[in-house]
Amino acid sequence: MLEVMRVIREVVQPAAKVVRAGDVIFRAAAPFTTVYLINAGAFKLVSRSLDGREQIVSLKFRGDWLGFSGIASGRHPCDAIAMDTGNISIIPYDKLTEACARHPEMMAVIHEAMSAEITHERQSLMSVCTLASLARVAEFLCSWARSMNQRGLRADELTLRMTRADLGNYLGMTLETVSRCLSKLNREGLIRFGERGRRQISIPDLSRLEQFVIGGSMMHGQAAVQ
Amino acid sequence: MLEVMRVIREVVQPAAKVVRAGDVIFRAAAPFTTVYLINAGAFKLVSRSLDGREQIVSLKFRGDWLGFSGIASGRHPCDAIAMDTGNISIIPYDKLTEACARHPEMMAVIHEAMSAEITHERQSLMSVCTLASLARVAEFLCSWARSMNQRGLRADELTLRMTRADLGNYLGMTLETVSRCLSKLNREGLIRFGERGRRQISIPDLSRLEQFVIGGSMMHGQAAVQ
DNA sequence: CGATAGCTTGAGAATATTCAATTTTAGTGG
DNA sequence: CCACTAAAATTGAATATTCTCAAGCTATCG
Repeated sequence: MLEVMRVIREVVQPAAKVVRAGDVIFRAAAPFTTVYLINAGAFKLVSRSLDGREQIVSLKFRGDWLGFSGIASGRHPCDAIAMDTGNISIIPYDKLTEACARHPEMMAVIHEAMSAEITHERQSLMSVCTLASLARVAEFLCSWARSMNQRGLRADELTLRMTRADLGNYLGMTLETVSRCLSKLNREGLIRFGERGRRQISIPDLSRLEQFVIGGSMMHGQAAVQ
Repeated sequence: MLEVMRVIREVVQPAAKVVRAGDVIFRAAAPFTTVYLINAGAFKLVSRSLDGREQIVSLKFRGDWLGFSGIASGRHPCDAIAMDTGNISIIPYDKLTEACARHPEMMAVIHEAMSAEITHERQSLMSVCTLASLARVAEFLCSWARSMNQRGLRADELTLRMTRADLGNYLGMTLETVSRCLSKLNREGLIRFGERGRRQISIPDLSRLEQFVIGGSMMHGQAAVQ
């Protein structure tokens, strides 16, 4: 990942920007011209349906990209909003395509990023479709921890930068259910709340939490495929 | 879309292959070397979690691509299985990247395809997270119809090439719930079952069905984001 | 025409939502 | 720094939705 960021920096020499919680990186329906590489911070992507339903469709962190979903239609299909102070590199898409044409390793980087994004969104779907709420919340925490780990950040002490409502929206359940599930995980000793409020969650034993997801996954019985 | 297929045919001159229902295009964990462009037919992508949960994460049709999700890790993250007789173009990925480097419009095509795939998977998530089962089934039928329309195929007479179990898996509900929902939509006159069995579904009035989705979407009350 | 896989329907059980009350946390201005 | 306010989070009880289990039905394919 650091490798990717180095390549980008060398090849396109992008401008960078500091953002604060609540800042809008782009809005749904806005013309697509630019993609962003996250150097620091946490971001949410929010889609809206025609009839007003809102859905947080993805959470993004250091090393992730913002904006690829706008290529297809020439407009961004969702809002991108900072959940925390952060820093992003600003990369005009035409510059990026030029760079891709000239530098094969650059094209590889971009393709890998988009490919990973496709796979990631599918994993969200899998989680929502196959796990009961408690296991779903548990898996969310596991994947957040793994994600932090992968990026070289603290993984045993998560600071969720979102309300229970946001969390519930992302996970496909109500905020009350999120709250109950977190309380239950706490009672079971699988997580612990930090001193700085109940958005700070520590995971004493990640493998135990992962095991719990597996154990709790046999419900919600959709017949196996084929 | 036809434009895309013409560009591909001209630039990479791919081999094509006929497939039959049940044929496996690639398996999860198999090395990624090749992508496929669908000329005809219907395909499902099936992910499996470590603990054995199975999830149909996407359905693909004429004009869609198969395999991009394997770029990131060098291995396919899911199975791709034909649900019907069909025809696919076989395109070695290294040939494709070469072509992209030489032909800017080719790179544009590929980026648009991946971008569209990202957006599409997010819409699935939105549907599963924000709609009750009845509206979810209704929206699935709407989106199938729109999809067929877009591809120049009959949109008022759908032939689902999947079992209720597959459908339920894809939509995040049990096969019994799918069955009940379809029966209800039929009773309400929003759909009609064809003569050739209950996998054939006709939509007398698509806009009415779309309206129904909107009406049925106010449940499942996750608090709005921000 | 019989066997099998797929589909439908019902009844009871489990899970998640809704509504409401309370507590906690965070933010503001004196 | 502290009271005060508003927002966020927790928890309980009642309700609604969906799942599970079970039985019967309907296609389809040798």
